[in-house]
Amino acid sequence: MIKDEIKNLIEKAIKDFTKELVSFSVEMPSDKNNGDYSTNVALILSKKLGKNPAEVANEIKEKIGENKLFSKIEVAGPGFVNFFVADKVFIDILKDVDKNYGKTKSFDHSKKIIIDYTDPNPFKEFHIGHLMSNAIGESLSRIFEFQGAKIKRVCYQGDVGLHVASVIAEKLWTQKDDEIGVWVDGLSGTAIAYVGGVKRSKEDSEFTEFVKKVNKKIYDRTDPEVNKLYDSGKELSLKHFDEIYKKLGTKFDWLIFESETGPVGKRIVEKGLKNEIFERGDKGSIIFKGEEYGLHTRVFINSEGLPTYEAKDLGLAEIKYKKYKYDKSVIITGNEVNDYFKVMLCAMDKVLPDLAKKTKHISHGMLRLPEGKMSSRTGKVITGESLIEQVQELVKEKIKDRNLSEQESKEIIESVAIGAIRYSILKQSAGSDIIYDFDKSISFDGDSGPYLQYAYTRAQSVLQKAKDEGVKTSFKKLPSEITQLEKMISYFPEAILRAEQNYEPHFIALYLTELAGIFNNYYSKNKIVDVADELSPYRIALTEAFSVVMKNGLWMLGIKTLKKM
RNA sequence: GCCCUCGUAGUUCAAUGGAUAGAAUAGAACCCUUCUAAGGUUUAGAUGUUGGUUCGAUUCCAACCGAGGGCACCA
Repeated sequence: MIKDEIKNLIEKAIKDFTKELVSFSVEMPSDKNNGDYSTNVALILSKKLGKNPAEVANEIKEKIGENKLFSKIEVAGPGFVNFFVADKVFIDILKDVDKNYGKTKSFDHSKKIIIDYTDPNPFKEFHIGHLMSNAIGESLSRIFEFQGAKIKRVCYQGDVGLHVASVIAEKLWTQKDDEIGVWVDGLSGTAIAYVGGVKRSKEDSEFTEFVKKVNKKIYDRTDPEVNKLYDSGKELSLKHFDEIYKKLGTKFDWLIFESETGPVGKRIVEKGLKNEIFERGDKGSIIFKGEEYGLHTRVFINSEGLPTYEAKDLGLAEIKYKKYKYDKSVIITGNEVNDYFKVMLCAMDKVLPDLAKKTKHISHGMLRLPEGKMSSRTGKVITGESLIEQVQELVKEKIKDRNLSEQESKEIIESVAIGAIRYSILKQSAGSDIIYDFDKSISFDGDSGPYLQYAYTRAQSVLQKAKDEGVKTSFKKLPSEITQLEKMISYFPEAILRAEQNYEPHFIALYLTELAGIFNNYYSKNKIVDVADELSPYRIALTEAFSVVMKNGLWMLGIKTLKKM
């Protein structure tokens, strides 16, 4: 990367000024009049030396001297050193663009990473919040994968616990004789029972007691009717989830269930109790006193002797490590569990210290509707599938007059719809909430997934034309001056690195949107394929490089590219 | 009450302590006899309030105002 080279040059240059380590930045100024790269090193250094910043900047400029990397170096503003990179440098990068372009060589990423995301619960709906988790998790997986890490994808699902118990209890409570033990409405039956069960627990304490009993039966599997409802309901859910994953293009290596993590977690907590990491709470529960670490107390084993979510998460860490000796474990969840996670990780640090150090919790905001919070407990949800379907309908409407084969249409509808949804999630930083506005998320103008896909498709169309007309790529004849497009292509590795280091796919989305805009501008100003123009081979090469970058970038966002749209 | 997040154009989002705070949408005006107009060009508009640290603050600190989330047997 050019940035690293500049950083090295500066570090060498300032050795004569100070022996101390100076932390300075090299950045890309938004205003290109301030160079391609700029450093604030003189501003930082001048304070230590007690000198005028501009003077220091000039001395650094002299020290760096002539270098074929730059066309010029300038001192500007309060003491910035601005680097104008020579055109040749960008063209050399362009020449080297291949399918691995963007991979950071220095990065130690032959790492083993296990990443846990999506995590829908059987018996409940797959709602748009899961879509959000999936978009972020899948993208992070691919970013790491692209850098060379060995990734295992895990989907952790709550197949036991009170939420499941209330579904089964509600069904048992309300079912008619002719439907004993069967889910008459399929998957929606379980989701309806969930809503009903939650409502009933609030109103009827007798029912709440019944839910607890059912919960215990689910764990110990002593009741055949409960078992039957449970097994068939879980199977329905999993089959349904599988169809969604297929649409989304996610393939999990392992599905892990709370029914597996529960017993393991319970054992870990009981051992921790002996070692006085955990203690007894009210009514025989086992708790972790977070207050000693500035956190709050949480129950790990409840008074029924059953493991809670907390204990299960400890078990999950151990099970994952048994399956895969990971260097890093990434867990994606909603941010409403942030405080909970701090306590759980604190407890993990005491009972499973090695694993706790390898665990990274990434949380995303909520997907909220303009009119209020979405909750599966009240039934006010938009399911993942219904959203996908609605967006697909809009794409269908848009392409209905085009001359496309059935296969082409199907591919376009699916890819564009998923791309639009994924992009609307990944275009902003993961931590904050997304106000989900239907009309805007399905608009395909401007800052959107289809905008990126369209730019790629245009490039493909150009490349096809070049092929048809027999114009080949070449760097023999170069333009007198390069454009923003060449420069933007050279920034791709930096965008990936930033996304990866911050666990933030939106840096890639941001980059690609800017890149697509620059390409669209280039496209409108230049005729790329022109047999009569001696610059045409270069323009085609540039278009090809753009294509590769856009394709790889979109892949990292989990968005498919199309030849036609 | 305590803890955590967050307040940026009308709206939805950007901005690794840096230079004139960027986009997109909605508005106004243009551009299809050049490779897909799902496109391009031009134009107007914003850092909640009050202090502090700094050569420099949207960014760090404090207080206040406002929004969301969490705080013992749900996940």
